[in-house]
Amino acid sequence: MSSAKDSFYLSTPIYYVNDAPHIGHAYTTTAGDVLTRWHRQKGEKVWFLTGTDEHGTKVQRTAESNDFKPQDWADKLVSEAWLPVLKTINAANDDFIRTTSAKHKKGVQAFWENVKANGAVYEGSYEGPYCVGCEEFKLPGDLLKVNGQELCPIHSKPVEMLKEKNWFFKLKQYQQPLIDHYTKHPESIQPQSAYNEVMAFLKQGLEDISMSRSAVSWGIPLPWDEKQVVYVWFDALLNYITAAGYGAPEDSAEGKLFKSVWPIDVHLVGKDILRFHAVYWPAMLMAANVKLPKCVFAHGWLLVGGEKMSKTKLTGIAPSLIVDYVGADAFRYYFLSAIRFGQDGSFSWEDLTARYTSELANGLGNLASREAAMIEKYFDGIVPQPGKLTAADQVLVEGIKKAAIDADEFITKLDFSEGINAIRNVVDAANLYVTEQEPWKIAKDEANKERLATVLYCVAESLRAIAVLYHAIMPESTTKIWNILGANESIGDISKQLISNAGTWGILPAGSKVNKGEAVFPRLAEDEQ
RNA sequence: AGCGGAGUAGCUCAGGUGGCAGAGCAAACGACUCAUAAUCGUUGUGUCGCGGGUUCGACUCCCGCCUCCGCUACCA
Repeated sequence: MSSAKDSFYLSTPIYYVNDAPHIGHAYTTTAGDVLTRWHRQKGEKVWFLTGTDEHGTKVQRTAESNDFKPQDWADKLVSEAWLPVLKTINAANDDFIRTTSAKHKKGVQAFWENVKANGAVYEGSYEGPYCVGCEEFKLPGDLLKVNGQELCPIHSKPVEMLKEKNWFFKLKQYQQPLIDHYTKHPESIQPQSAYNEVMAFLKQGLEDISMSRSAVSWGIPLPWDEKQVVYVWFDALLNYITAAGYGAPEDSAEGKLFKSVWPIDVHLVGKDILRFHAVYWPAMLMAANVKLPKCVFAHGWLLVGGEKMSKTKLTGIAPSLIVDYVGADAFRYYFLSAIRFGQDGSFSWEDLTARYTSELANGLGNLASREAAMIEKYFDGIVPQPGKLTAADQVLVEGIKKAAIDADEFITKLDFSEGINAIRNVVDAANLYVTEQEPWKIAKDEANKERLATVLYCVAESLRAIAVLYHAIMPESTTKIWNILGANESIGDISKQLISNAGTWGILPAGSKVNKGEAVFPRLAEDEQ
């Protein structure tokens, strides 16, 4: 009888292992990482899941053409391509699910057995154009039409109509329940445009869909018909519950995990896979009597030169290319601040460089630098005891308080760019404050020591708040700022600092030992890119 | 074709319910010197996709058109 769900659960899609990781994948994972780190700093229990989708004909085929067994090929791709990406962008996921793992396979089989027992699966046959060369069914729309003949676009050979015995999922019967559910919970598909698309799709009517394949061998066999494997999507989507312990005994560790995290709070998806997550997935869950996800959030695409990234046009950029240039923190900062989450956005090296230089190096980095230099110069590196606050100081204090509230409001609803904007306002306000208060002038008269102390303390407190608020976005750089302030010794680990206290004035104690150290955001080399 | 989104300063983008066009960056000039040649201030620029209409007044509403993109299921 342990209590129900008590944590924040977020997933990224599981990435198709055969793809080459590009910044689009990293973008989704970064957003998930920032949001989950934020929730951890709100003091919540968090479960952040990502992973890889490893079944299907394509994987099998490329494995064979590289002289690998499918499993070995998948292992190689996971360890050489996908896990390294997480390191590259500094993602702190709690688990990494692979659809070839024993846990997942077992969960998938249990799930479908359950759905079948509930009467939502039946035997039928699927008929469609089939290419012998590809060994797979084609979509009517993909075929080339030449002289009245329909050709496979890859092999340019005629396709034949083929009938295959399949097991079908009764998708159709969930049409109305889904419409009802989304009508009652409009917040569960975001942004609004995504919600509209899904509703339009649902209202046009659903048909039952085959959930197994007989021509594919690299997959999870149906428990009741070993000759068929589960259709990849109906295998892959289940990762969200198999990873969390679906099907395990209630009193086991896994069972308890499932109870504490499900239903999931946010499925982050690219808008290209929205339908699978907002239609098929909840229908499957309904069929298995599992609660539905609270929210599916579809973000936009990254455009390069105005076009969607693609491998054929060589616009698919490896995350490491950018991280090697500006670092993981700036990567995270850039993509979440420069692009409105939920909309398409353009990436360019010029924009990246410009924002890094102006907002991070000149803005935040230099603020930390000038403050540290002055505390070292005027107070021997010890954060001084402030005196009475003036009106100008109060403006800063209030600004920070408001920024903390605003940032939390925006980031909690996945509006990262506005959230970051709120925090950046504090950086700008602090830089302005320093320039206006002119502590270097105050320092010329020993009689004004207390005012000097107050000004420098105010800036130190601003930096403390900025570091706490930016920590989810830039974990490494904010830790550096934390160390510059000597805050680790005086108030403890930065990741333990609560968002709810970020805007509270006076947390950094006088007496903290400041050490300037190296630049937090060094200037970029000019010859690159 | 139907539905949905987008077309606003050099660049990236904001602009519920109509009222003198905005921000950031870039550029120019000035101030300052604690700082990563940094920071702060000042300054300009726009036929707000095109053509009509409603209105005292439209970027904002209506009609038509052009361009780009997405969705319109068993592709991952």
